Amino acid sequence: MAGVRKFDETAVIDAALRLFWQRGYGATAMADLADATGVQRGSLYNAYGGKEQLLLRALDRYAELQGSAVVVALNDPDPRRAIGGFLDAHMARMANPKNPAGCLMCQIALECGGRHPVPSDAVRRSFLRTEIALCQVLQRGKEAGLLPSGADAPALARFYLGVSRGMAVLHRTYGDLDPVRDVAREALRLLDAA
Amino acid sequence: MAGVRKFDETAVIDAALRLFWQRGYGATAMADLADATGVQRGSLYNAYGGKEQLLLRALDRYAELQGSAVVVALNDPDPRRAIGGFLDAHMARMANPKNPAGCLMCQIALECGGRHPVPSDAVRRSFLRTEIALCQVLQRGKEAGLLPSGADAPALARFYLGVSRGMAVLHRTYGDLDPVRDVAREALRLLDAA
DNA sequence: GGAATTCTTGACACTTCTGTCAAACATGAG
DNA sequence: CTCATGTTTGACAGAAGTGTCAAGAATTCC
Repeated sequence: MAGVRKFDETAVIDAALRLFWQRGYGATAMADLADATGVQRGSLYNAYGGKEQLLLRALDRYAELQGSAVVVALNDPDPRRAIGGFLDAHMARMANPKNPAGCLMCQIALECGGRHPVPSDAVRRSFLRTEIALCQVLQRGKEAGLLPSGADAPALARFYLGVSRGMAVLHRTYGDLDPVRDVAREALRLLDAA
Repeated sequence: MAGVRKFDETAVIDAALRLFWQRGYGATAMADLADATGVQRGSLYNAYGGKEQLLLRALDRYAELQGSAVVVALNDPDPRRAIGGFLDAHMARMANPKNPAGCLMCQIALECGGRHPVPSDAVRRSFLRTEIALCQVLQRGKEAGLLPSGADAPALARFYLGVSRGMAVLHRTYGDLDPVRDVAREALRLLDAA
């Protein structure tokens, strides 16, 4: 094992994450990544294979970074607090001025939808994982009597998934968190009723 | 006024609309448009000036086509039916197999956010128009006693705007209308409560 | 019919991007 | 120390994209 990698692999993935998030997949060139990290283009190809693989790594990293806050929130046994925390986690990400606006997963979902099956599938799986986690929280809440017995847990899970994605679109469009907060607050009221 | 334009301008804009919607702005080349319409690239530059102007025309056309159904729905004096119709109009668009998945406005909002101010502004204005129309409907409903007096019309308007954008993201990601329907149904329940 | 005006066509120049590769280099193992 | 292995570097080839332009074609107006 000689000829040892000189650059910080995490730094490269984080730079890729940031650039893809900011500009999207197509508009991010390997040269941009090389500029941002100081690593030569050839080294990136050697280490990762290509742009698409780099995107996949970035998506994984994103899921890892954002997912942890979401998992913590969804561990709350009270579904209202859990979902509230879920939405808050997304808002906290958007409130952080160091992050690009919106959400990387949505960015890639729309841009790559259809045309790049591999990253599209990765995003779809990520959405599905979130949907399932939300559904479990709601189902648990229902069984604990914290939600009306008529509540449709799978549909509500999709609802909150959709709401969180809508929040990201609004944030990217308006560049402002106020509308996003309104959406979250109203969405949460759905659990108060009844 | 001699040397008359040979091609059908509406057909060109519609092709642009379709291509930008399907592939996004960056991934659609002028050559693709030329191929799709049979009009030479040079003629397109001569007639429209460039790719960005073509995108603006496509956005206008999209707003015109989709907007009419939305306006009809929002004319209903009953806010619940109006909002239901608003969400249905979006679902009808997504259910049409001739249309690409998702929503052109969202596509452009995410892709061009920050990097292309002109189309970004156009999308923002479109979102704002929708927000205002929704707000008026809700306000009217409130005044007519069809909604609880405590209802926050501006926040609800943003909520339904966000929900509709989230639906588009889900549709593009899952390629399926079922989750979208769930989101709409749950979102609408917010007006039933109280 | 002639002239002026506008559109069309194909080619051109330029830029940007991807992916590859050979040669130079560095490092750990033996 | 030397070799084997993997990395870095810079250059290269090729593809694709944008925007421009001069020459040719067509059409309306007079």
